[in-house]
Amino acid sequence: MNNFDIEDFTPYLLNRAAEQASLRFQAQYRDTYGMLRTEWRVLFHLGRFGEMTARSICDRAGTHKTKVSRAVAALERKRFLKRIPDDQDKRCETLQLTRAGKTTFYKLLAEAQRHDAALLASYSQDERALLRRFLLRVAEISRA
Amino acid sequence: MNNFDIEDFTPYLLNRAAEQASLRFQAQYRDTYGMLRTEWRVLFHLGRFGEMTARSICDRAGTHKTKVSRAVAALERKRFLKRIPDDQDKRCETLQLTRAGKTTFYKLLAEAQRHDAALLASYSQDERALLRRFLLRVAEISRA
DNA sequence: GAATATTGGTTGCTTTTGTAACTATCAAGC
DNA sequence: GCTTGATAGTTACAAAAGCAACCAATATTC
Repeated sequence: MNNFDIEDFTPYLLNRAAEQASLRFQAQYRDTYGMLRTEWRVLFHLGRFGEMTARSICDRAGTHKTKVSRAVAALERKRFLKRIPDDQDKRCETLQLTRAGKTTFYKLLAEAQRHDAALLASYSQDERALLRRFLLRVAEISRA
Repeated sequence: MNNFDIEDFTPYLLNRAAEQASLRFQAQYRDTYGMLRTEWRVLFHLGRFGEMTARSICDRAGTHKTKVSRAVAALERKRFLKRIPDDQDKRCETLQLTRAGKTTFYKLLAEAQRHDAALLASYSQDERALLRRFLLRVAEISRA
């Protein structure tokens, strides 16, 4: 028997931290817009990177295509995005935020920044950089 | 428009990191024992802290009681734990790992340590301490 | 250029989670 | 000691996620 504790198990800590951090922000998109997490992510991607295809969102966000598909459908019902058919490749459709979608995106973006700032408030620039590098690496968001 | 990117949003990074970190370890308990994450957590708590009540696991693990209830039922079916009725308070039952439960716990514990070591391999003691403090704090596992 | 494989995306079904209501027991107030 | 309120735990139902099969369009291969 050694003294390895559940709180020494990084995946456990990551899970609990992720849960808490998301939970608190969730109220922003859920209570006001009835949005699910994947919907918020899709909205963010479209708001941040402009129009793109569902496939690209899957790749960028590391999300399964069924989740994205349903999120897109939900956002469409909410009139937050519209689908533009692609003449070159009729399988694809380019997704584009509507005015309402953009408005919502900007509002949530501001909240997100506030939330993020609060989470990192007590850490120095160096520490933040370390945390970010660690999370990116574990998440295998290589970007390098 | 500012340059706040999705990868600057800590809850997002936390989620993806947590997903990846858990995913890779999941094979250990899922493929071999058909266990779910909550089952593994309950097993860990009982293995680490000895017999305890479902309620205590809920508190310690920050898990909802229905999830724990189902995990306990599943572990019982697998003959990894047994329930000891409490004579003082007939509502409670003390949960206790069986021999098979303990064996499995020790095997998974070793895997968990290996997995954790791999995750943190390239970080110094100071860096690890920072990461841990950060995650504990965000997860609101105060312990202080 | 017909047959096959691949890709973008959706749908249906199953498993898992979340929520609320419920049972049974215990504790407090009166 | 009876009513009211809390507490441990389960169960039933609804929401969400995961997985596999599917459709339609495009690439590839021969």
